[in-house]
Amino acid sequence: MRLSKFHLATVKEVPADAEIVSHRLMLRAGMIRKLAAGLYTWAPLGLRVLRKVEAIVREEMNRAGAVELLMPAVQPRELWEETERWERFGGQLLKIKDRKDAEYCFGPTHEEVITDFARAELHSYKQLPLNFFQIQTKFRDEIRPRFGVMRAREFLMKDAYSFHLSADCLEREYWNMYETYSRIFTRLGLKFRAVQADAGAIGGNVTHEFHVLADSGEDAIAFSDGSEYAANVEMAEAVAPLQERPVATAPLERVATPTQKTIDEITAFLAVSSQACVKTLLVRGCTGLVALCVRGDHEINEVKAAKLAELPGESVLADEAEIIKAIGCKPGFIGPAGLPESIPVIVDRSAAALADFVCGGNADGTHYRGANWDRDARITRVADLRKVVDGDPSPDGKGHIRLARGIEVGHVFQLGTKYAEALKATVIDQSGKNHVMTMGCYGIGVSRIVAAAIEQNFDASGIVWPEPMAPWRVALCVINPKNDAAVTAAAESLYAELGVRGVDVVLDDRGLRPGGMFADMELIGIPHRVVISERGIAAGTFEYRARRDSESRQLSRDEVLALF
RNA sequence: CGGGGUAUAGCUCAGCCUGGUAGAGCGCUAGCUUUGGGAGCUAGAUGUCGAGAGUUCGAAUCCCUCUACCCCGACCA
Repeated sequence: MRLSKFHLATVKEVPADAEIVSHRLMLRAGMIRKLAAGLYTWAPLGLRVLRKVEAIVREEMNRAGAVELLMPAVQPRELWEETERWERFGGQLLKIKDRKDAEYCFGPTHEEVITDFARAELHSYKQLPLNFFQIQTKFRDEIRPRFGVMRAREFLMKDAYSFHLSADCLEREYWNMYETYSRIFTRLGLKFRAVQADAGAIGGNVTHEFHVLADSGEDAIAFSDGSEYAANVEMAEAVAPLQERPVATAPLERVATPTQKTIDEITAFLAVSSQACVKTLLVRGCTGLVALCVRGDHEINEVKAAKLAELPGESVLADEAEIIKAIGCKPGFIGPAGLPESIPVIVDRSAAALADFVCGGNADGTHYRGANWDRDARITRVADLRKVVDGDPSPDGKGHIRLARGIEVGHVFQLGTKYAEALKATVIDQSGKNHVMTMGCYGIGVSRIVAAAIEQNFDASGIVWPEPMAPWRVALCVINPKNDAAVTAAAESLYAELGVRGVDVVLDDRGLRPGGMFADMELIGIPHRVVISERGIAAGTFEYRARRDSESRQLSRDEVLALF
């Protein structure tokens, strides 16, 4: 490609509200332009990168045995009613009408369509297993689109859906996809982690998210420094402390804490550590309030709490009025000692291992010190309730938990029979009976990967692409071509030779001054730069510099060619 | 949906408080000079000041309504 025939549109300024690095750099490099909230045009430069990611994803999906197809982006309401998701999917579902007032949605995902396809196409167990995939534009009407293409409303996704006769077969394909995803992100040159994730309302046994590690990531992930264990923080198990609970030594003592409500205030006022306190929260249970206790230095994990049998599937804090009515004190003074019998007390493992602890006195302005389980406070049940913290022992017993931030770029999921059942997608099995197919689904956020890669690979000058997704691998910068025909000739010759060798090369023949040219090539992150100049030609050399290098080298033509 | 903010040249923004007829930088056009880290000089072109309705002799500026966009939060199979 000759840059003079391309539309490279770098800019110096960027709107003040473009906050994260990838968004700013994508705008500055001229990769994307915003059309409306959460809607972006992929300019030629951005599209080159997007296509490279897409190609690698496609290649690896094909290699893994998946079969590509392409489904409509627009889907009829009736299909979504069969799975009852027309209403349930919520506001993210963009609903549209055609000229006859028939209703459709712009597909946020394609379980319905693929299952409809499968029920029409697949009749015999002999056709299974099968994994269909597509790379296609999705639309989710996010409440708050932000961060450019990182969380856009319209985005490019690779989604795959597999069909099986048995859960065992699904499990095999699941791990096949897991391996495939690992290969994809490795090939893309990204630092990533596969983490155990929350299966959510769908159920299913195992689900993994693939996260690109970046400080700006929206998700928190926990991983072990001593093993392969990694999980979304929502899911990461907080194991019980190794030590048994010490025996009670202190008497229960009520102390006045007139205005001290928070753990910070209590620890300062009573000169105790937060690890020696028990924090009690009241949530709305299935039948009245439920008390959840964690250690003072820990926080409740709401996802874990929501799964408790005593809770209705979500954890909602009781409000002040409810608390006063039930216990007679304000939040801030609640404790497990002396709670009404009707309130179950569910205690986190770490909190349950405390003795002689400080907790709320269940009366305004008082706390207890020297409180002990069993003797002073009832434990209905011990459970894993808290968020893991950095340094916790790893749940697999090897190493310690470290926390990192990640950007979710992939998700593999064992769906089971939910959709196949709702849509009656069956095949005839070996015994001649109808058999509901078991499904898996596997998503990759193709457009999000582009932004995530930048979050992980940039410097003060701009983007530093991993080679496999760079818009071009090599840039040839021609300096003052008008002054010396030999410079142009050398550049053209090198450009032609690299082209013949199949190197993805771009010739910057725009005639810019050197500063502008270098700044552009660095901003758009081209991994390799070769400068062709009058003084180089005189010396018989080309100047080579990798994007990550701090200095350049003088190379002969052959040496340059040997690099690629 | 709750709270906060913004909308002015192609882009990024100032001007608004305190009403008097439109600005800067970048970009763009032309010319001259310059040519290894986003050049300099000269000359130019460019605006329904988001929309509508008010107050006023006069509105980018004040009031009201609407729309779009952004930030924080809640939400995120």
